[in-house]
Amino acid sequence: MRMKENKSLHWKKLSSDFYNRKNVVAVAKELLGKILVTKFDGIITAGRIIETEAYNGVIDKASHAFGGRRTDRTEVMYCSGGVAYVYLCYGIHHLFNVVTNGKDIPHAILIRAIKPMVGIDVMLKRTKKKKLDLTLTKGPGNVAKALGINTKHSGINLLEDVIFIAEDGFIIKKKDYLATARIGVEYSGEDALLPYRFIVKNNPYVSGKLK
DNA sequence: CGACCGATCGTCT
DNA sequence: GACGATCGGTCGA
Repeated sequence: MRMKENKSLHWKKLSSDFYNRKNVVAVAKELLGKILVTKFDGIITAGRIIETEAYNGVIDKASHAFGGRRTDRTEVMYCSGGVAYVYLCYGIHHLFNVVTNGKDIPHAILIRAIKPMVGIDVMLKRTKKKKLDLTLTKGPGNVAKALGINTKHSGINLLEDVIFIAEDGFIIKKKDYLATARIGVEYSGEDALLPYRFIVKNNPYVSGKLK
């Protein structure tokens, strides 16, 4: 009798070395194609990362840590890489970021879209949606909602088993993604133009207009 | 299809 | 007291 395949057996959690690298832009590119996973009370939901944005710390006007700003909210950005930074946007949406680089260097990467892989039924329940469509995990607010992530998870260690990122051998090649300006950061002057958003080409989960 | 707008509240000034 | 690293609905062309 054939065992049902468990694809998650092939997943390998990313290590602290991945997160602690100095170039947040490079890490943002490499997160494309990786798998973002949450496991709450044994319930797994996961999806492949399709869109990211790099926030380059104290010199980036679009970053919450611009100018070395330290507040209760942004404190976790100053942790050593490999923790979650989650904050509330517009009073409604919880946005999930990956903190990178070393301690006291507040780099972060916003996960803006994933392609659902595991636990779609649970994601539908969390988002109160009736059927799977592109809006389930398109856009950063939707990603966090579908995966059950909220501001209480800010500061959680991504090397543990509650929220983590894994690789499964799937590779996004250089020709398969594009860099663009970031979304919703017009207030940050010339830094709004930096090509720090990375999207997988021709992937319908990339945020923006629906087709 | 695009432009606009309301929701909703923690955070910072 | 003002304002978001957003979303989804509505309205008009």
